[in-house]
Amino acid sequence: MITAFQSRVYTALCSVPRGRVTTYASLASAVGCRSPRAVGQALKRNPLAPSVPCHRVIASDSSIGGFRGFRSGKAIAEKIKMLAEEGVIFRDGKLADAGRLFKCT
DNA sequence: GAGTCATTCGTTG
DNA sequence: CAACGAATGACTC
Repeated sequence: MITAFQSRVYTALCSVPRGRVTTYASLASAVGCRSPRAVGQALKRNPLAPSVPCHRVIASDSSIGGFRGFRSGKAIAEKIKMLAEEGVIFRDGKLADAGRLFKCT
């Protein structure tokens, strides 16, 4: 079930170029809500998982955040690996280059 | 500097 | 209708 809100989140997320990452706060702001939780939930329930680069979304603290409902574990390792392939390097579970952050305002 | 508490939006049961 | 969820921000210790 895809709602209008989710559509906005996916669109904003698609607006992020490869090799860049965005934060839940930025996405939330882009869709017009102040609760990154709603964004996280939309991504968690993402019906377009492979179509939506949900792995390009990280926490505002430059931390890896979560992936597929898991805030830690193998899923996170895979997320970091995927981002590394795109040029986004994570260090100790955090973004090594903050310059890769992309604000989709 | 690190840890904890309260806040907020949307979805699902 | 009520509870939960990929978080954030601010305050306190």
